[in-house]
Amino acid sequence: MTSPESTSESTSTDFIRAIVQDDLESNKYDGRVVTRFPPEPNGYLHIGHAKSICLNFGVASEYDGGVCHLRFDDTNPLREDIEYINSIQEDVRWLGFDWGSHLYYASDYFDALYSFAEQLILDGRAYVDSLSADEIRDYRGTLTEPGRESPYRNRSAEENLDLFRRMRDGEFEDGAHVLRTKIDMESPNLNMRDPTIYRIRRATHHRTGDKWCIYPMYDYAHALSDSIENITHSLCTLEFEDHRPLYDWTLEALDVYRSQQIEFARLNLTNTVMSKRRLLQLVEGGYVSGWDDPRMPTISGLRRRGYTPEAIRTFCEHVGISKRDTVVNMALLEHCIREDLNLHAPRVMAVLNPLKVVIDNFPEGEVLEFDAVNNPEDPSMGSRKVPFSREVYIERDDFREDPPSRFFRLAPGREVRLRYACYITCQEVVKDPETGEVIELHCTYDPESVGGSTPDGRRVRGTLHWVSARHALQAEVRLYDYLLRDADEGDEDSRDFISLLNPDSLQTLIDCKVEPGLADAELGSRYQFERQGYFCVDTRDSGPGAPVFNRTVSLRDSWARIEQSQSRGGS
RNA sequence: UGCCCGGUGGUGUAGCGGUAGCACGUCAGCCUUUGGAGCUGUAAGCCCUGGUUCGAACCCAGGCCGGGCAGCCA
Repeated sequence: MTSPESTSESTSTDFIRAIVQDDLESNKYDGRVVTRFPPEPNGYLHIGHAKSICLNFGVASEYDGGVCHLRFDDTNPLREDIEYINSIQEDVRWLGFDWGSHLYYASDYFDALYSFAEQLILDGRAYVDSLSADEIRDYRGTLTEPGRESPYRNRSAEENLDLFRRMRDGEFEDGAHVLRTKIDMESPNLNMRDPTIYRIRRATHHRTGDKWCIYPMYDYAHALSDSIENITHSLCTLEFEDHRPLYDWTLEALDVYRSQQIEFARLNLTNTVMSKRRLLQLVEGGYVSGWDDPRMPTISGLRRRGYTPEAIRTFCEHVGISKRDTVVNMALLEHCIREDLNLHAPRVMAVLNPLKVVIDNFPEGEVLEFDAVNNPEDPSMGSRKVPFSREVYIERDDFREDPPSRFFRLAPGREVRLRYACYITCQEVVKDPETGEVIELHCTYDPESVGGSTPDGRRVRGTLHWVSARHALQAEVRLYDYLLRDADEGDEDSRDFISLLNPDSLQTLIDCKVEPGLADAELGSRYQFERQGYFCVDTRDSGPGAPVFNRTVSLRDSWARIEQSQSRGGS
């Protein structure tokens, strides 16, 4: 009864977990489960990485003694930087995962990798090729034609060893030679046509400095790094499927511990872009404010947007693991954060587009304080006092001079409730004489309704949020929408995906009125603005007593849907 | 025109030869001092064609469709 299977029938068993379980039962790895998350430190992590992180750390955590390594795949010094090493660690930790002491770098294995390469040479399974990059490509053949063997393919082990050592010692220029495995130039799998495993690259490595001028390639370094770390299950994305034979070949050729590579589909999301190239394009083109712009699907962007680690983890669970390549609806991500914040975010009233309401029969100068529940989902969160006075702000959208059918909010002559406060009735609409714009409403309140209900028990259809004008705190609020207007990028494989960007992905409101209590809201803290959505205090741009709010996600808006279907349907 | 991988409601995911389930989304109703949340219900699916079998989403064959692969990137 303590087995995980019997306690939780919802434990999802995707095909990878099934393999791990089988391997455990057959004792393939002596009962060990060791996974790894192996990012190249050349960019910021995004929600797609989160899927891999949740998988790798998740699988490991499901077994006693299971561990997941964090390994930086830093074999290409040209593209990598310490900045990314730091941000990646921060993001993985923030997501709630812990690699303990298992932090590794492929560059830690450069010496070992080099020795293995010499061994391959001695065994006649690797050779130094002196063809140019263009020539190698030419000799490789095509998808449908076999490749040809390099004229250098049959150099003696002695000559290869000598050349390789001189490569290491810096005797040759970049590109003069490479080390290739000797496999099969006619293989239908291009990865097996004598892949390059070492290239000369004079670049200062962020960790090894100038110690090396030759660097191992991914396929070679990755397989051996997994082996060195005794990884049992090396989980990676589908595009590496064709590389698995090389992965296996490498470990077999060197007769070392065999890790097992298993591939799964990477995550795609609607209405956004995920590739590093495109994200970089957005940052460099100034289409967003940076890698942590709240519109970005990066972990740092989502964090700044107000997403919680829990919501992201839940999302990854919902998405599941399989081998089909798919596009997950953004609505699922939004559902996950709403679900989390609904339970945990304190409620607060904030008017985004203020319209002043004067309550004519309310005594000038008098202030009432009403109790407002902090979270109806969680009574333990208590309540707070909210000041009320003769002039309040309500949302412009909450008033219609000509209310359409099923519009339950304020309109001339209509009575609604101000949440937690009282019933008011609209008596007069003041307009700008020139523009005709409604600039102020005059209402009366029913003193009997103070507290939000009346002794006669009469009901009102609408309940509006509000903020007392003289107590209101001025705030800036940023409303975010999808990066891409359409669900996907369609056939726009060119750089011209910029034309598909949603021009309204950011809307900044500078004249918002929020409850005074928000003056000392903590950076990053999350709230529900009642009837509107979830917002968090921007960690970058907020000042003391001057919070800037980011909208994480709106509340589901059934009125908006009604209105939409009304306009679609004609009336 | 080579090799590899995949195809279950709109979306994602279970099902491993025995009545196709779950989640998101949709729509409707109930409830409501958030048009939120919650509750109830609805519609919607096994790529196709054969075969094996008492019985096929599952096994076999052939097709169709989608994706990946020709870095000295990862």
